[in-house]
Amino acid sequence: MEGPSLVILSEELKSFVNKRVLDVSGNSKQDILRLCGRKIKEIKSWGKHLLIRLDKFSVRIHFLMFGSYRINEKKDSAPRLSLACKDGEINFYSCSVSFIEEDIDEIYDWKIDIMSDEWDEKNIRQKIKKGKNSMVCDVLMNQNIFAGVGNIIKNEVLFNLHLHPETLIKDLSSRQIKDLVKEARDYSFKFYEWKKIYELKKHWQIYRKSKCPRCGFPVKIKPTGKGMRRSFYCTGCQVKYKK
DNA sequence: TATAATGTTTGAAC
DNA sequence: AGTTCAAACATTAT
Repeated sequence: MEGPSLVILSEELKSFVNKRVLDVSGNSKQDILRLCGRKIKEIKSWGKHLLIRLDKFSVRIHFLMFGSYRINEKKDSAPRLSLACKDGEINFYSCSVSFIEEDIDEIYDWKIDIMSDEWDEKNIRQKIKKGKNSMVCDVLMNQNIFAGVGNIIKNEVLFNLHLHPETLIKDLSSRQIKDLVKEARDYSFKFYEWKKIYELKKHWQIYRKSKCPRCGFPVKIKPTGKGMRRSFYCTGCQVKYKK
């Protein structure tokens, strides 16, 4: 689940804010019973984290690759964490649950969350320029730079910029780095809009495609970078730049 | 049915 | 001591 999906989830959970947790269950190994009786003060996301701030501490949910949730519904499988409030319940499945004792505003840097109002392009450009020998595919997936960007966004952004995923940062011009930061942000908001109307897959141009929509060349699939996450790229129009 | 995939943490090995 | 990397975790559509 990528950043924009977490923003959608936080919005779907708005009605739980200012509600008290009346019942807790789930197969999480954490001490989830401490949630019982606590009041939900705020629900927001940072990157791929869902953050539920309560009156005494916060809960962090990470969906990793397979996590899912249901609001006022249940799946057949056992929830990792289930929270019941007065007028509804939230069920989280196969996700990572952890507690945060500190004030989340102290430990999360909102300026690097791709969906945040505090997103700071200049700051991101500076961070990117520190890793001259990194590949652009790794930089986009780096949660300490582009918190919330996942493999779909990575592939689509690189396609839109005509960039080969293995291009090194030192081979990009300042202009290209500026465009990279801008496009990652812009595409994430398109992702958000499309996902809300269930049209996400419809707009994929390169991710899981076999033929380039721009030039008709075959799409190459290759695990790239240190992360070795799958890159889908056009063998014709996504070039490895040399400054 | 086997495979692959919107991801990260952990801890062993070097 | 710092880096690297495989393993673990876990689900479901194709």
